[in-house]
Amino acid sequence: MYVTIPGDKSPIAFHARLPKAKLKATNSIETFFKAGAYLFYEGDPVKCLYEVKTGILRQTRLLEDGRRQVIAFGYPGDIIGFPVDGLHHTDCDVLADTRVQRYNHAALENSTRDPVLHNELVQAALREIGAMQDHFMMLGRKSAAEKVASFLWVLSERVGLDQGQCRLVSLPMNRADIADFLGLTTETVSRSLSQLRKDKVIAIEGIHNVMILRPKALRGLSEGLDVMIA
Amino acid sequence: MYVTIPGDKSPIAFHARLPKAKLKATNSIETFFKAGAYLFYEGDPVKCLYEVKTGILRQTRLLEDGRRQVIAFGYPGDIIGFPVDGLHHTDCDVLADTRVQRYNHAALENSTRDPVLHNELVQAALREIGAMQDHFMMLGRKSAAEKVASFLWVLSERVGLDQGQCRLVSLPMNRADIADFLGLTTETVSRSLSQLRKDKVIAIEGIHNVMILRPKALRGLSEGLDVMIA
DNA sequence: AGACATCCTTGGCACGGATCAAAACCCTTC
DNA sequence: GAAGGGTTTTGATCCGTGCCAAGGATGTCT
Repeated sequence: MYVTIPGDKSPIAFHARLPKAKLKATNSIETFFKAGAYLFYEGDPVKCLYEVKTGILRQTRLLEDGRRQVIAFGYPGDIIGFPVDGLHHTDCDVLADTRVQRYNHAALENSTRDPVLHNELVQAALREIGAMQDHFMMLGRKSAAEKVASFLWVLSERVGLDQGQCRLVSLPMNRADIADFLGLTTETVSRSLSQLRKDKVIAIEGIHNVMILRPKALRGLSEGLDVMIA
Repeated sequence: MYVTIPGDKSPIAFHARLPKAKLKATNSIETFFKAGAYLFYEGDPVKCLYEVKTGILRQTRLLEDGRRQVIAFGYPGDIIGFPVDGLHHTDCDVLADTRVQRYNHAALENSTRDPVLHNELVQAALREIGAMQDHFMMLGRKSAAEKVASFLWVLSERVGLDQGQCRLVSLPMNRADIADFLGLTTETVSRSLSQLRKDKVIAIEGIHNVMILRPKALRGLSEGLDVMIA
């Protein structure tokens, strides 16, 4: 899951997702991972791709000096583990107990075995590229407040639960994860959330749950329209 | 071309490139574009992919309020124009007169016509994903000085000309392009370059040419090792 | 060659977000 | 239920980068 730009031209584009039409189970196995487990590390040879069924994954890259970037969160529907020259290019571990469908990487590299699955995986990779391009804009050009608002907005659209006019969003990752995803510090993430709470745009219900009180205002803030908090 | 992280684990990975082995010319046409011309706009249906042969392209995305992100520069060897749901997802115009090889998009979407070309394009898309993941780290976690140093370093490795111990790099794009690529302002780019000049790491020879005087120092600065300027 | 527009550089200042520090809160374990 | 460690929040301060403005350099057109 990346943070993308709302708008007509570029509708909320999620992390590379497969269509709901079920794929043949050929070459695929369902597997469970407990929170904290690692699916793969940077540099590992890619043996399979993973479609998240339930739960949440986290993909990260590290700099030698300790700086970290959370590349993406893997939500249900996301495809994780595209190879770069046959190798994994990020670490990937489990934030919340996860069930994944595994697809043999050969389905991506080799189009003859299962052309339908191959095509779906290629399309997923292309959508991934598009979503990442949007995320560039977010990392490079948005303020801290816009980043946090965008993050909540995308999550609420994707996995929020309807509560009448409001939407409930679960944040299973900790503040440091959000910060490393958005290119901020934990303090700034915390302050941005507090500000949204003071402006009555959200209510924070325990650390890991946020109620979106005014979705339109949140969406406006995600695009820099500070007017929306009025 | 993206700015990637140097290091053993992740060697300089360029924008999605095709291997040097020549592809069949099936479905492909070579075309010329003059500086300033547009190859496509965001939202256009994708008719073909472009492999840059000579020259330089620029891919951009715009926010409604005018903020701009340069997604990537297209240098020789790069593949540009991957479709997202069949549509272009960025604008693309020409910075310096460019010759491109066009590949029918069907070669990417349909694996049966020309399996070899199809496979090369898929691999290029996967390398693109990897390079973009590195670029995330750069946008989200590096300082202005590190960004500019990283940018020069990648360019010098990719298209720099050997001059004994030094390397000459051409910067055909203007400062605003560099700024929008790195998530900075033109002033900050200019100041960072001036600082590198004062530290005798580079020499600026006209606006569009930079001589890398101390490549190792530049590489160190790109990773945040300020010690290297000594 | 001269005039003009555009781009680049530099300076001064302001502000957003990082950093450092401490208090409040949460969760686990005994 | 109390103790402890980790996480989150809040506060104070600092610094890097953005913003505004002016001057200089570069390129283009007549």
